[in-house]
Amino acid sequence: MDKKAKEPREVSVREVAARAGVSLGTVSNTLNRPHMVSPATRARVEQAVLDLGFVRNESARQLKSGRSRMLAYVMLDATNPFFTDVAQGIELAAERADLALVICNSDGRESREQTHLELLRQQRVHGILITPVDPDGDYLHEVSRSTPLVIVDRTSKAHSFCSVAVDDVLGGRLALEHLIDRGHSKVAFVGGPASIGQVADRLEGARQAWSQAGLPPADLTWMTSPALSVVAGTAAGQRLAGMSARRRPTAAFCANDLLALGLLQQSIASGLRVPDDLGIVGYDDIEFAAAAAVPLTSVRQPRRKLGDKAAELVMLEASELNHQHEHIMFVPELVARASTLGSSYSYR
Amino acid sequence: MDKKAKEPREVSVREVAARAGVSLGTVSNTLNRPHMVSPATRARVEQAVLDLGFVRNESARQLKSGRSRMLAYVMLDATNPFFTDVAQGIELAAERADLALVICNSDGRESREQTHLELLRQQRVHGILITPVDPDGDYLHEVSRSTPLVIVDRTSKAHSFCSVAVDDVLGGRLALEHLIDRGHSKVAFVGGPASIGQVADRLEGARQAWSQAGLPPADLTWMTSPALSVVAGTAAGQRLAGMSARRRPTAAFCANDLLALGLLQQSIASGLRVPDDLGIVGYDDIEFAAAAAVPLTSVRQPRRKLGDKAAELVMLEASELNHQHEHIMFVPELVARASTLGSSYSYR
DNA sequence: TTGTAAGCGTTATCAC
DNA sequence: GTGATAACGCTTACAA
Repeated sequence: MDKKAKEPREVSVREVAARAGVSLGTVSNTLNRPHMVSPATRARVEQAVLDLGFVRNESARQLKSGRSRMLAYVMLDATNPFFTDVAQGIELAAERADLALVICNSDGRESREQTHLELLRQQRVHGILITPVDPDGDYLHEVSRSTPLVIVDRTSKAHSFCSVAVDDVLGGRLALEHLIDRGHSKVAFVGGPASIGQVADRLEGARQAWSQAGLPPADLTWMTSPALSVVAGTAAGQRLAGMSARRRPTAAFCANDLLALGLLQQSIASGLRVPDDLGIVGYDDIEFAAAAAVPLTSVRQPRRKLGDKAAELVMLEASELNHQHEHIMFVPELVARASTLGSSYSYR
Repeated sequence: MDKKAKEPREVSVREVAARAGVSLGTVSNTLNRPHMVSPATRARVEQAVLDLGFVRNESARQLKSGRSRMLAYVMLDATNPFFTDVAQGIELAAERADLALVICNSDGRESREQTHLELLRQQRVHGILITPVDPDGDYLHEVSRSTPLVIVDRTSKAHSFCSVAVDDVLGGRLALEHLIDRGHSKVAFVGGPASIGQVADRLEGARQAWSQAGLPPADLTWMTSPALSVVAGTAAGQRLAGMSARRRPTAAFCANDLLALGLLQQSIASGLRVPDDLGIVGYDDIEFAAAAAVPLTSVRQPRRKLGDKAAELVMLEASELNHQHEHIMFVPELVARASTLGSSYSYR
């Protein structure tokens, strides 16, 4: 019944040639330059291909040609909608260029990231896009020596590759300026770990806005979280709800929307009113932000554009002989919703 | 400054051998069986590798070994949290087996799916996991002849591969039984397109529960949607809100949570109270379901387990000589929240 | 312990 | 228009 299982050996061009009664070269020509083969021969070869279930061996092709037609995106967190949106932007660009995109997930772990990078360069992929755990790790440079590589959603101090990012410091400023506008004078920044560049930059921006408004540094507290996830946000919410009303900040700026959604959920569950008892600003403006219990004010980034531009750059680098690295910086935008404005503005 | 760009040619074992003053075989041994090489020679080779920036050519290795150590998951929709959770389950299993996982996104389009599958089989990947657009397409069988392939989140009528799924008919029943319990006698099923198996099965289950309760078939209406996305849900919400109160169903069962979240958001925006004017049940119980404007009642599926089991099966198939295809069916579970229970139950 | 040589499947370069 | 032959870079017997 089951014809598959372990075939003794895979079908090769050699066998196709034998079956069709032609030589190797003719089979190859039929496959790659069909116009150079007489219709009759071509038909015989094509029939043989079908009969034998021949599948081209990409390894062998690559071995000859040197490079694969594969683009790779190494994601920081596949479950974060922000990154899947970026990936979508990349996909569209890759499709236009007739390259296949494969996605790898580092899941925030440097070891997994390295494993993936190593495999990808060994595969001689056309190019690598990556949102790295650490954009200044030596490893990235090493990889970029052999494979075009573009950093996505980060910039690197060491400029040995292109990068595409959104100005996170500005984003942090926008968030805090908004909160200050709304009259908050005691705010918590929620996010961590500090090693994540996005977190550090957004905090930096927040602090800039804070000091520019002449507010006392001590009133902008930093509540660290172990990760940028919903559960981490929930935990932060518990800590916040546990504070006495006088000690508790009147607003929280979360380093991303997952945190903010968790925080929001937990705050409401703990009986806090949002935004009356606690204003909340998120970051990324993922699709779910607007559908939250209280629609979330958030800092929006041009996600698709980020991916699209990154893909464009990596393909450029792959094709140019003397490539100049570029560093693109997009500008974020604040989207104000009920979680800071109040219920009258609930739905845009 | 920029030492990279187009190197004349990539470094090969041959050059490493020359540099280290040894032969090809010794380099290969150093790389693959270091214990068979004297420490001194090994050191020289390793130094040469570093000096020259040698990167193994995976294509050549695969050409010899026949198969790559790569597992692939072809996703139906990379932006749907359900599938990214499944992917996470797969990743854990792949990591345990020391296989790299790459993810491809078909984005619901059969053409993209085929392109990816074709490339993957040409790459001779270790195995393919796929949530297909159409589990009964001829193409899948074709691929499964040459590469171990497991269907994820679907079963196929044609049993030429393993599959891992959750009983969607049962899930549909659970949802409707719950709504019937809550006293609803006029319900809309929201979902589409009908070609998606998940949609058809969940509707089927809903209808079973409906007729078993002795309710008139006409009171379970089917509101089709062009996709299983938040925006499609929003559109459905508009249609629903546009109905007169007497014509409008008192509850909606959505084919997935994205639809349900969109529907929920739009319903509230249109002034409907949930669940008083409209009860809502979603499907998948994604992380965001509980954090929604009104926490969402949903049918939960064992997502991680789904991925984990699928990966296990595909690796089994790859290693067994005479493989018996298995069809695993997991059981879903209803999680009742405020969107059907009312505000007193708001947070679990 | 190290070196030599054959071969994996494909493509390109030639003669025919 | 077609057929032999030599690479591509690596692994693995087997010989030294």
